[in-house]
Amino acid sequence: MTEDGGPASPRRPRAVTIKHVAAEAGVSLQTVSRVINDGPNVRAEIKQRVNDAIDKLGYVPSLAARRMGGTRSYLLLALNDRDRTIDGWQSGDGTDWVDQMLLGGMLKCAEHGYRMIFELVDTHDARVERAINGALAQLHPDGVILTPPHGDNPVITDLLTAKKIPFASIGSAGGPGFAVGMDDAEAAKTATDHLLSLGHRRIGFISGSPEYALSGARLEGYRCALREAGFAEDRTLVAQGDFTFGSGAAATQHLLALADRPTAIVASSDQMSLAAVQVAQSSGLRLPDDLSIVSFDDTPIVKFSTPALTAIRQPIAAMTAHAAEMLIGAANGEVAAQTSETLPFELIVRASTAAPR
Amino acid sequence: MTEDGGPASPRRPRAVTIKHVAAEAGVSLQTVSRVINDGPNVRAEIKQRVNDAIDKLGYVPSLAARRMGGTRSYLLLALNDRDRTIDGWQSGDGTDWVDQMLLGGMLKCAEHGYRMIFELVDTHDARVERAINGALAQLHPDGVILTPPHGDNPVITDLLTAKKIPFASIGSAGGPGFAVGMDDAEAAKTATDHLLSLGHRRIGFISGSPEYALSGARLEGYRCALREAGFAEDRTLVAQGDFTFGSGAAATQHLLALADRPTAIVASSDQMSLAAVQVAQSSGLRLPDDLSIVSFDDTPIVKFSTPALTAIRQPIAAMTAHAAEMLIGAANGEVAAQTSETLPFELIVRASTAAPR
DNA sequence: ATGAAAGCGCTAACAG
DNA sequence: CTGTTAGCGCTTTCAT
Repeated sequence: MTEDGGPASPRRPRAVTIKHVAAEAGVSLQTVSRVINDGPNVRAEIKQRVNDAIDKLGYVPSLAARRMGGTRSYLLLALNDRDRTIDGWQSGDGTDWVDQMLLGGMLKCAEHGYRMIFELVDTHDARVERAINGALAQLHPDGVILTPPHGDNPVITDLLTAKKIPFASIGSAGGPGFAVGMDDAEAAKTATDHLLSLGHRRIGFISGSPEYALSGARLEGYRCALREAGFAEDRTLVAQGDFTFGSGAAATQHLLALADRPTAIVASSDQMSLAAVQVAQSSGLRLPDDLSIVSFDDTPIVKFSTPALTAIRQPIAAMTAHAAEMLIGAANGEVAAQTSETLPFELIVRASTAAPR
Repeated sequence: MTEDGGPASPRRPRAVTIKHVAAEAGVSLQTVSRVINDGPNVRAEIKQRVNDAIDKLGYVPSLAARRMGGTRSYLLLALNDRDRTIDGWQSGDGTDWVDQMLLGGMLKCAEHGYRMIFELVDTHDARVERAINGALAQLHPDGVILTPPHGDNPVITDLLTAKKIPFASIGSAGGPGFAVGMDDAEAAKTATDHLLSLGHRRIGFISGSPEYALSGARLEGYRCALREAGFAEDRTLVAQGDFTFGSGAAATQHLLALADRPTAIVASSDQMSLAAVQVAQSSGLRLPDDLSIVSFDDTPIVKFSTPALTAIRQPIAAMTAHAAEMLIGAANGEVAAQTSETLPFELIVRASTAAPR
């Protein structure tokens, strides 16, 4: 028999490998591998014996070795916008995008023995391609999850397509790859309808960064609601923002300075809504009596704002879980029944909306 | 020349490997490996040639292959408390612990070509050992980062010690492994001193879960401040909590029901402080005039609370970055100069503290 | 239905 | 200083 200890003992205790399991169960390596991978052609009895050995030894296959031997890595790579994410973390803006992604993505991956790994890349950087290629070469993920605005960036989607790496875009309307999103237009329409039903007639809209496809969809939904309610379009009621607090403040100032100022505002992000609250209050307006606000995203902070904000809740965890599931399915050779999925949003009514005075 | 395409072409384009680089630079595999690993005994000229080839081909070594061949995985595993983390995510409680960890840990890892991977384990589960062993077998991390309360759990620290895997505990006082924390006692003392200097004489304290070593340290700091100010200890002013909102509400009710109720409270977490605010306000107290509150953690929500909370800010990102650096250093064979590091906290004064009426 | 052999991309130990 | 050899733990052929 081969002894374990060589002349110089290894630094760390030798880990349990497939060999040990095979020896314990009295079968070949290959049979153990088949059992692990739920492969065909294994008698139930043998399968049982192998599983017992696995349990007894506490064996867990090494991801690195599986990746080396086989064609899959059991890794999913999630790509987030670098600047926005880091800024959010450093400023403590209370955004929980990343947390919700982890909640949905990590847990779903874990169910399937997968891992989700997280990378920050800068969409604007000329070296996006290099950055992504590097991560791909380093990890060889079986699939990639793209978060806004990466899913709308053709440099990225083309790269992934060329490399034949399955990818899913979250919060994206369609485009190449799987798309998992919510109906942003319908959500904006719902938000606007909520205000209309309260009796508002002058409703302002603060749009998001045009770099995000969903910004256009939300604007469209807002317009649609007004149109259906029989109002002529008033372009002065639409102010351009870019999701940030600062842009929201500027946009709100613009809207409130209008001769016939709006009695309500739909803002495309929580940060912009919070800015709207602050600007309105420091202009002496009382919320929601003088101004109603509907927000987008429903991150934790909006519950603690005064007044707490009515908001459209984006199902980020569910979207990410869905994306992970599709990608893992693709890695298993399953062909997705559809190339896009739209998950339901929710309008959470809180204290920032009321009938106009 | 060896042709690339076999009879059945591979599903994905062949990746650039060390072989290609070696061929391009006209050297052996080993020389390339030496350059990558910054090894000794490579002439500058050759090094240059290899680096040029690497750049030209966009070569990035595969982590899986490096782990297989060598003794390191370039992976750090961060272990967080499962229930607490998931509850926080699902309830949207606005805690950004995980985000701050990622900020500090991921970015530091990236600087060194490392990856930080994230795992949730349940400290209370009898199968903690199995869960951790599984993750270790799957990933073979070069080091493990323990967050509270895992760093205080001997089952976990013993396991890691036995396996000779370097680990660092964050927010932990000492114990085995590296410890990276802040001076919780001093922080609580600072918080209490702040209230004393405003003129408060009856100061309540809401402690954290006793499962966390830092809970005791904070309580001790509070006591120390009062002692040094010449006040006799009044045990009725200390209420037990467990960091959660609910426990904070109960503790506050208890404190406010006292015959000689405190004019100020130090609470050991943001959630408990928020609960204190709510309970106090619904009891008709005005903040900060009737009751001052100092919080612990300074997560994003406390800025949006009304009033915004004065709080001790915990340098989670810095602590995690430090932990990552120590572990990566250990993987490189460096012997740490010290086994623990204490990072500075900060008292952020906001609107929840004022002189008593 | 099972086993044996080859090789993934890299590093470690040893030669030169 | 540089190259050669062996092998990490698994999956993939291919044979039986």
